[in-house]
Amino acid sequence: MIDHPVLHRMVSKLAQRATLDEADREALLSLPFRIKTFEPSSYLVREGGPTEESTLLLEGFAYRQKLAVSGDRQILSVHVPGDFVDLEGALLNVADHNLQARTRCEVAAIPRRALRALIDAHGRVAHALWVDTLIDGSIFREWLLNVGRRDSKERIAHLLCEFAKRLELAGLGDENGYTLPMTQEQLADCTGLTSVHVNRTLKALEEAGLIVRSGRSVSIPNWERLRDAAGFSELYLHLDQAA
Amino acid sequence: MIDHPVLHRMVSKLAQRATLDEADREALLSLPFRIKTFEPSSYLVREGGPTEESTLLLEGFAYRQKLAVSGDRQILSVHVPGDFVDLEGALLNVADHNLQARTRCEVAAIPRRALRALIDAHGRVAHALWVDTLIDGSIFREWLLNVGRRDSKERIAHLLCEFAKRLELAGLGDENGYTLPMTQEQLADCTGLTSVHVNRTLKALEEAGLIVRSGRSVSIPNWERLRDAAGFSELYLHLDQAA
DNA sequence: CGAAGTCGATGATCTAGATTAACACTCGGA
DNA sequence: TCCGAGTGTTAATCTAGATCATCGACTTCG
Repeated sequence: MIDHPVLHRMVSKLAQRATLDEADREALLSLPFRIKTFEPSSYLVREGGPTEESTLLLEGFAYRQKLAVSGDRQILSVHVPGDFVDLEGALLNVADHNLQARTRCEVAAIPRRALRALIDAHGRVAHALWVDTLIDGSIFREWLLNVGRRDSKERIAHLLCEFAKRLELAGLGDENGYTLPMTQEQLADCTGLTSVHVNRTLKALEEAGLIVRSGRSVSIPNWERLRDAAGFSELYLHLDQAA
Repeated sequence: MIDHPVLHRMVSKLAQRATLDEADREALLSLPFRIKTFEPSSYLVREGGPTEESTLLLEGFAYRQKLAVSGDRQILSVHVPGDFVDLEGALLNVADHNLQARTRCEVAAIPRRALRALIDAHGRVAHALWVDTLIDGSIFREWLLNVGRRDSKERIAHLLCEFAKRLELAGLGDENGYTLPMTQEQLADCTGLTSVHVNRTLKALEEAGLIVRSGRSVSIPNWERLRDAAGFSELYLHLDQAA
């Protein structure tokens, strides 16, 4: 077993979601896995395909996406190191969406069978993982509101707020700023806009003093102002979710 | 315990999602609950509120929704009799969205504590319920694609296809047609459109021969044509999901 | 080094869908 | 019986964001 720091971060994240005893932690840390590397834009999982493994993202960014028949892409969620991605794969028979690497990704791929055995034997671990998928679901719902009922400035600002919070949790930034893990085209695919309009909207947010950009780094001079412009409330992230 | 037919339908639905033995079924059927009735448009759960109970929808339609700061509403999912709604309530500490009655609803309200005890004691039942929430998640993802990347005709057609499939499962219609459980304004809130545009779009679908309307009944003269116009694939409903 | 690909920026123009405003129909209640 | 609220329908107009096109900065790779 490789002793990667992200593994321990994952275990302590799960321990916040249900009470885990020493045996539970031990079982999690002794899950069999293979380390795999994916190149940028390669597919970790394809829609319609069987799902043999779930993956713990160790390094890099990945996202879930689906394609419309027109070829337009909708990004469904963005994942950061420490995220247990494609947990659905352990329980559902076919993948209903694609999982794609944003950057070069290093992952621990866990066989479906082993994960199922862990779930069956350790009710509290199953509970924690379930809560994890429920929080994912809550984020999908917020994105649905974002895409369905917010205008472009609110949408982009909301996405930037969410990234700030989640990257902070992953130890990759804070409320004052971070480096965007996405191109403008990918931001467009997150928000249902075009890349041209994302470009204009970022410019407008900057001109309004809500963000300062430098390359792909974003800094947030006044968190409250950006939060209010976005209509952002962190409730949906369920950050409180302890046992 | 009241012996409602929907209870049995719910148990057999869950039995498709994980292997349940007699004790599991027994435990499900002997969950304590109170029958409650909600008037149209009343709230079953409010965003930000604590969640004391989960509800099994016995009769009527309900939907989940969130409001933007502008007051615009986004409907997140629509629920039919037999759906276990607000299962999140048993595991998450606060509700991240509203749950609202579309019609007069009769529900079985199950105390959080009892559901937690069931989950802890019956791993297979927990598994089945988990799969249920994962399928909900898959539907949210499809809706995100729908709202983010399909045009209005595709959006409405897709929604009509999903209703056809799900109402059929609930024994309330079939591929040939059904009675819409929603007003045009609510269809608009499902799809991120305005009610005026939904009206025009329904008219356009009818003129294209994809649907025939009479009041709130929709009939589908040719399922394949509507399905193709919507870019609908039932994969995301995970209808196959047996043990 | 030069070629090719990716990404961001920006102007000109277009259009899907929003907005606003009527009006008609239904149905339950006073 | 009439009233009024909630719906559905339709027309006129407006606009947020899409589309199309160009250009420059960077990176990567023969």
